This record gives sequence, C-alpha cells and structure tokens, in this order.
Amino acid sequence: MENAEVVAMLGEIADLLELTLENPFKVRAYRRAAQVVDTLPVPVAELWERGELGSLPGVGAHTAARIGEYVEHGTCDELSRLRGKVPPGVLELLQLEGVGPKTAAQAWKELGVTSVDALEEAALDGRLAQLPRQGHKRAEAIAAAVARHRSRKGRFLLHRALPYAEAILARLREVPGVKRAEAAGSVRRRKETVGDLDLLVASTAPEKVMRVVPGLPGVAKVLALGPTRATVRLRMGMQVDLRVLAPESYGAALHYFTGNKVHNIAVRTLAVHRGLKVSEYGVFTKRGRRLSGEREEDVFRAVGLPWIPPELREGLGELEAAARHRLPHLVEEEDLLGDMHVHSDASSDASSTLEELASAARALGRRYVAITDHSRSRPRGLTNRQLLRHAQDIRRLDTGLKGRPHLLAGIEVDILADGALDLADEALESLDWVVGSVHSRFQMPAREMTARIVAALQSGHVHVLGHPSGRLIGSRDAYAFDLEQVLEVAREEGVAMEVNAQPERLDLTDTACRMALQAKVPLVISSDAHHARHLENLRYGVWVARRGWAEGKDVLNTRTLPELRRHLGRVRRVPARTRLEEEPGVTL
DNA sequence: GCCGTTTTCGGCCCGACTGTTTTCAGTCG
Repeated sequence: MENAEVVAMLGEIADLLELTLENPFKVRAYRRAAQVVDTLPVPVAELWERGELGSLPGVGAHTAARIGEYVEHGTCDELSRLRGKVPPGVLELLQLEGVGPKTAAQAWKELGVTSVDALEEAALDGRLAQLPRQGHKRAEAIAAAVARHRSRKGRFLLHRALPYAEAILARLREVPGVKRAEAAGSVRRRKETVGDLDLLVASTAPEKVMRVVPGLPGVAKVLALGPTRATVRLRMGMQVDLRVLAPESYGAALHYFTGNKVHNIAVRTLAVHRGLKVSEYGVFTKRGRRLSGEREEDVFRAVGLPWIPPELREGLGELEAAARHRLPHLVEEEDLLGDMHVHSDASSDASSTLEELASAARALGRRYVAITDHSRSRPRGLTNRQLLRHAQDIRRLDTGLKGRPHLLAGIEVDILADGALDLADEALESLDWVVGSVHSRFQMPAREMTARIVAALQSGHVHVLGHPSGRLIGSRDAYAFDLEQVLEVAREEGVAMEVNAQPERLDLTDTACRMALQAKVPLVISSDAHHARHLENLRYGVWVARRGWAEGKDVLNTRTLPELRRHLGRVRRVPARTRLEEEPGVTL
C-alpha cells in the first residue's frame, strides 16, 4: 500500500463530501489529512501498525480509522458509501478550471450531467446557461475548460518555468512606479515542478502595471484583468498570476503567496493566538490597526519567529524548528567546491571534450571535477581497458591544469541486475571516484532491486549511489526499492547518496534527502552533466538539498579536495576479487 | 473532522475577480 493511494482515497472522500454539499470544514479536514500523508517520509501503513497515525497533526481518530481500514482491506466504508451517492463522472467535473463543487453538483442534480462530455454538451446547447447564476459566458468558459482538460499538459519542470518568470519580471521592473518584482509560490520554494507562476509586484502605480499585462513576454491570452490582479496564459501553456501591491504590503504578500498553504495557515493560526491578524496586506491588530508588512521578516516577527527560508515552507516542522532556533543553515550553491558526476565525449550520450569541461568548470569557479563516463553495459560504454586509458588521459590533463580545476578520474559504473558492478574490481580500484548507478531492468520487484543496490553498496568500490531512484519527472516513475534499508547499508558502508541535479531527475527527492540526513548518510550534489553547459545545473540540486534541510556539512562536495580525499580514505575498501585480464600496454 | 495559552463546544485563513446579479455566490490561490 503506497502512501499515494491513501492520499488519493482521502482526497476522493473530500471531493465526494463537497459534491454532497457537506460541512466544508469536514472537507477541509480530509484535505489536510491527505496533505499530511502525502508528505510523510515513511509508509503510512507502518504508522498504522504502530498505532501512531492519530498523533499526526490533522489526523484524528476518525481519519486514522479510515486510513487503517483502507490499508488493511484496500477500501473503506465511508468511501463506498459516498461513491454510492455520487456518479463517478461527476467527480471528474471538478478537474475543470472554473468548475467547483457547487457548479458540478448543480449540473448533476438539475441537468443530470454525470460526465465531462455531458457537461460540454449542456454548455454548448444552452441548457447550462438556463440554470440559476449561470449564463452564456459561464457556459463558454466551461466549454473552453473542457477542451483544455482534454489536452492537459499538467505541471512544468522548474527549469522550464524559470526563464519565463525571469523574462516577465524583467519587463515588469521597467514599468514606472515598480519598486520590486519577484516570483512567489512554488517557484520561490524551488519545487521540482511548477503548476503556474505567481508573480508579485510592489508599485505605487498599479494601473501602469496592469496596462502592460497583455503585452508581457509569451502571453497568449488574458484570462482576468482587475485593478491589482491579473491572470494570463502563456503560449507554452503555463498560467501566470500577477498581483500588484503597495510597497508597505509587499513583504506580507510575498510571504502569503510563497506559501505553501499548510505553512500559511499555521502562521496565521499562530497570529490569531497572539491576537493578531495576518493577511497579504500586512500584520494587523484585531481591531484592524496595521502594525507592519513591508518586509517578509515582519510577518515572522509578528508570530515570534525568525525568517524561514522559502524552501522549508512546506508545513513539515519548519515553524517548530524556528521556534526552537533549530532551523538548519541550508547549503548554498557557493558552498559547492566541486562536481562529482560529469560525462565527457567518452560517453556516447555526451558531447563535450575533457578540455571543454575543464574550461567551463573553471569559469564557474569549481575547484574539482570528477569525470564519470559510462561503463561497458551502456551503448559504447567504457571497457576495463578503455577506462584505464581514459583515466590516464584525465590525469595527464589534470597535471597540465595545475588545479584549475583539479580533475578526478572516475566512472559511472552500472549496477547489473544481480548487483555486480559492470567493471573489474582492479579497474575500479585504480580510480579516484566511483558512482554506482542502476540503468536497466527497472521493473524488477522491490525486494530484488533492494538486494541489487545493497550488493553494489557492499562491493567496497562505490563511493556514491547515482540517481538513487531512477525516476524521470513526469515520464518515468522511480523503481520500487526499500530506501530505508539502502540508507542503512549506505551508512554502514560509508557510501553517499547522490542528489542528481539534472532538472528532469532531481533524484534523491527533497523528502528522500531528509531521510538520508536523518539516517546520517552524506549527500553529494552532482550535475550529471552531459554537456559543458549542463555544469550550471548544479543549482537545481542545491535547491532540492535545501528543501531536504541539508546543511553544507551534510554535502561531501562542499569539502576541499584534500578533505574529500581524507574522507574517501576512511571509507572501507575490500581487496580486489576480480582481476583484470592481462592487457599489454596498460599499467595500473 | 480536528482541535484547545479564553474553548471538550464552537470555531475553523482570507481577499480578488468574474459573472451573475442589483448585493453576492462561486472559484481560485
């Protein structure tokens, strides 16, 4: 039983309750419980077995019982009862933009609409417009929402969204009267994917800002345009919400629109306990007297807390940590001295030469770079013999570079299906740095995959597990394995976990990073660059690590090269078991 | 349904925009 299934179950109950026009606070309670389960770092089934479910915030006796029922039987009475009351197609109506529970229930009860297709028909033939509080504009909007629903693209990767945010913000900053313009929302929290862009502008002349909205870079359609707020859709499909605030409210708004929702509600609740009201316009007394709001710190100070970095604002204990002055000193991009996973043109899927990589790394200020090309199981990957030659090339170039930057001879060695490594012990032993990665047979059962990875970690050759879950965001799920067990073995063996910074991997995930740190397993943040310009991607990995509460000391490649080498020297090594076949002309 | 530094009952974050309306409900974030 995956946590995601429980999340879906709780969410469905909430939707169904909403459609039956239940007490909205009950609906919210189920949603909150779903959010809590969604961000659990451990299987919810385990908590249930240990009887600890009810101790989660927002999960009371009732919800715990429903979860338990679902975990044990794969269903739950409340869900079945509600499903019996609402036809299945009505639920899907809620996914349409502009259609909420009231509209869906109205169409269902008044018109017998029980599917997206039926709603579209009712919108097009005029029946929908006849209903109370509906009309032809609503009908048009709903028909358009149905069309978009059919071609839904979903969320966007952070690195796809960021350039649009930057371009639009740059334009907004040119508008007279604009003091500040920033992205809030999930972009500012550096989430791996972005649903839409939330942009904030501080200005004394909002009307001037609103005037430029239709012509902002990439805009396809203006969806809403008021005096201080606008919504547009970009040609690339993403929606942008823009809000203009007076400078004295900007900090409060920045906090509010950065979120996330759980974090905000918690902050506002703290404020209420102190007899204050926090809104996007500032901090107010109960009577409405304004106390502050220009800076984001004002909001935190009002509830007795230090400023909390946006990446931590997920409602996962950051307020409690802040209250006890235990917030982590999050790792920063400048802390990273080296890049430990880089492919040269010796990998068939990469294209930069060693010299190009060294030069690009130098420009970025990296002090050391591990060259880690693919091993022989990958198409045209390096054989033992080729690897040794390649290592010689790397070291020759390294000598010439005189530390600007240092090059380390490494490999990204395949972890084969049986857990063996794809190259001879003797070849691996000759290298400075070994990334072990799974690149094949993703479908194997969790038990086998766990054993496979554990065997590789116990080989004595692997310094770091590369992209540990194998996922590609939005296109390939993580393979099934027991992360907790892998972390335990990694700690015993002195093996680090990679935070792969490729924007479509970001693997470990933020929550998995946090688990690794709790298991006392160090991280390595690596670009996995396949081209010199990919070296810049390291920042995406830094953001994930920050979202996982990582400090500089938790990340191996914040260390100087001598420190790093000392650390590697302490890692347990085993004598070579497989010998390299005699290969004339190659010296180890 | 959850929760407790006024509470075991009675609250539960809050404001903008749209489209429908002549004062507001629904949706969204």
